[in-house]
Amino acid sequence: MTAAGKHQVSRTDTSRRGSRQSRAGIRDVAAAAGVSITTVSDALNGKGRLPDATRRHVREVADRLGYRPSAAARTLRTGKSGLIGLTVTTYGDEPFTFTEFAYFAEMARAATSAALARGYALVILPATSRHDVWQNVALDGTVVIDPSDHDPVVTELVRQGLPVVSDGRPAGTLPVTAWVDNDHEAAVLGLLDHLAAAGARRIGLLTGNTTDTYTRLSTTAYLSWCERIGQDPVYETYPAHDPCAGAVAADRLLARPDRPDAVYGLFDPNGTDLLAAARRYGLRVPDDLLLVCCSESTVYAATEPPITTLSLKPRRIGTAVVQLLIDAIEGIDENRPVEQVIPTELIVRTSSQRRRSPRTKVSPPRSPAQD
Amino acid sequence: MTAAGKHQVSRTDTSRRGSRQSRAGIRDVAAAAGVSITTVSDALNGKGRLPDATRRHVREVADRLGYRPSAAARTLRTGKSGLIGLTVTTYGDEPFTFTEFAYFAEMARAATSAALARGYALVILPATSRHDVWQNVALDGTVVIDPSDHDPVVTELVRQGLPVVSDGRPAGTLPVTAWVDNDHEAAVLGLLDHLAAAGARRIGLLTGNTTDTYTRLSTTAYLSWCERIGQDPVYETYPAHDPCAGAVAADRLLARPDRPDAVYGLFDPNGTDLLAAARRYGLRVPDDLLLVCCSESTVYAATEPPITTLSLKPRRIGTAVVQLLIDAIEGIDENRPVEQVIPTELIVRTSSQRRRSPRTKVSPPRSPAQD
DNA sequence: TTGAAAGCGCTAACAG
DNA sequence: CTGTTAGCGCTTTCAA
Repeated sequence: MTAAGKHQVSRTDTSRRGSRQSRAGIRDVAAAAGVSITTVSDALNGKGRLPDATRRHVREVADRLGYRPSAAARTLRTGKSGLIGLTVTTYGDEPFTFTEFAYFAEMARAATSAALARGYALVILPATSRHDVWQNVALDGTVVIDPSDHDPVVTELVRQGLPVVSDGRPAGTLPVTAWVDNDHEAAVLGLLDHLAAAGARRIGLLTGNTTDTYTRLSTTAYLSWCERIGQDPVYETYPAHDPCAGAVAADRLLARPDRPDAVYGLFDPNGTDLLAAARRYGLRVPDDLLLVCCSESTVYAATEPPITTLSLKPRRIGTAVVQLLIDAIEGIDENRPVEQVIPTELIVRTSSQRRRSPRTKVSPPRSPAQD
Repeated sequence: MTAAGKHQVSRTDTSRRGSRQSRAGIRDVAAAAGVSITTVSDALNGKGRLPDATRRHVREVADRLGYRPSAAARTLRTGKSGLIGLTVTTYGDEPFTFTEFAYFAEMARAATSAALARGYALVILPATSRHDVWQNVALDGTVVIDPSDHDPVVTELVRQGLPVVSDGRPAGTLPVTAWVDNDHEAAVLGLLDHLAAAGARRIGLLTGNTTDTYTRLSTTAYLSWCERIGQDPVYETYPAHDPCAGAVAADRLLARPDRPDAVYGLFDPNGTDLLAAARRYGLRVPDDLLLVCCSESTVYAATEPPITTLSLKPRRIGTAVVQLLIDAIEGIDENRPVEQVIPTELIVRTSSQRRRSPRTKVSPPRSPAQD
């Protein structure tokens, strides 16, 4: 039973005009302003060609009566709700496993702002399409984060004729309207080159055993880079949705006989995981071990040492996804490219710069400007 | 102009039955099943007393036709949308300044789950009530995070007769339906006692210059604790929405002539801010400086040393807020307490435990179970 | 037990 | 330039 389904209509008084307490409707405004309801509607929506005086008068009366147009009625009439769904496909069992908090928070924040700026609001929805709630909310379109291959949510939405834009290149033949993603291969290759240039001889990888596109592409890129350079791959795999598993895998990686002298961690917490593991083995960063991880978290600017991160630019992605979706909803610019690649950014910090200023001494306090 | 406002009705064909492409409506199902639309409605909603055979048959036909009830029509008819607003009041100019990412993410996640479990979905809305979008979405009620004194959003919503539940005790006479909060005073007092018990002689505070309830209550509690203990307050203040300012203020605090030997930081990033500042001044944590900060972030389990944190239990808060709101919407249990206090949790780690095992040696790898 | 009919509040044709 | 009218698709009395 959905929320809306279990309610009774409560208004019992039938003589509309007679009721004094229920919220003012468009006809009340019309009556009070001495015009027709059409005029009220037009005046309030800036439609039609009314004299400014009428428009002002109607608006004034509406204001005085505290009139609020019914969103439901407008939606029913126009077929547009101004609502956009936002779903993040989950790995584990939990309804909402946001493994990458910072990424999601940033992305969602940007998406929300972008939607709001164009007059839309975001509705957070579960990743399971069978949930009642999907049937009970009028959406104009949906944003899907990291859809899995043959994602049932996406399939169902598309079948209903709703535009769907995904954050993350859809695997397989998922029929999304558009998608936005980074060039993960290029990002990984660039980052490995950066590590090699900093003196890394054997670069290790901390990666996930999940099948999502991000993990797959990044891992593949690593393997092909190793092949090209002629280095044996050194990597450990773990389920990305398990926070503890990351620390353990980091430890395993540094415990190997063929211990790498540089590591890239695919997931947000890997930086601290690896740093902790390095400490346990007495490895100094960056002197004995170079470190990079993919993260949006600002904490890596303040760790000891600060850790180089790869940013996927979630804000730009969130914005782009929403723009694409709303364009599709409004039928704007049909022949705009339906795929958009957002560049990543490697934020180089101490952890990936071998042997520069010793940095073991106390450095002077930062001034705000330096950030 | 709102999103829904600027759209035309696109369906031009008037003969409903004649149209073959537009989505199946309830009358199509009725016709195909050879029953009336009333029967279809009842069968699908589990209302009325129909023979099971009819019910099954109707459901089958509806399925075959891919029938999806119109949420807009249902909302218009029943007056309930199954939608709950979620707003976070912002400090600065940005439409969405989530200073406490982890807190918000956790709270929102819990709220979303709780809402979903009861058949509702969450709509993220801006903190400015004058935004068009507020007028364009049919809400059953709203959750407001950290409403400011005389918050215009809350005032307007309540005027419309919508239930409003706030995360954070409302300041002044804000007429919310219910609120949920921690006992911030008790939390701070307990934490200061903990620091004192660990040997702190002069405890400093890193706090915000904003007027929100959380900051105000926490600061007041600190000051009264100092008074009770007979310690001179040592604190630095900064605008909590500026990420850089925190680092600077942390630095200022440790640069003071009356440098504290323990510090409590009110905001999430303060832990790393203070740790970095301590490092710059060559202060060892916890030997020279005890540290606690209020945070939901898991990174403090992995810093060197791990930092003691105060958790506000955002998940429990998010859940409670939604339960209270939905209870109010559905008119359940009218005489339930409209205020609910969620206990905080002090997660004690190395940074607030003076002089135990030296911990300068390499410790063995953690096993997953230890977490 | 089922069906016909009356709207929910609004917008957009189409008259006047 | 303004008003009348016909629904949007559904739920719910109320009568058959």
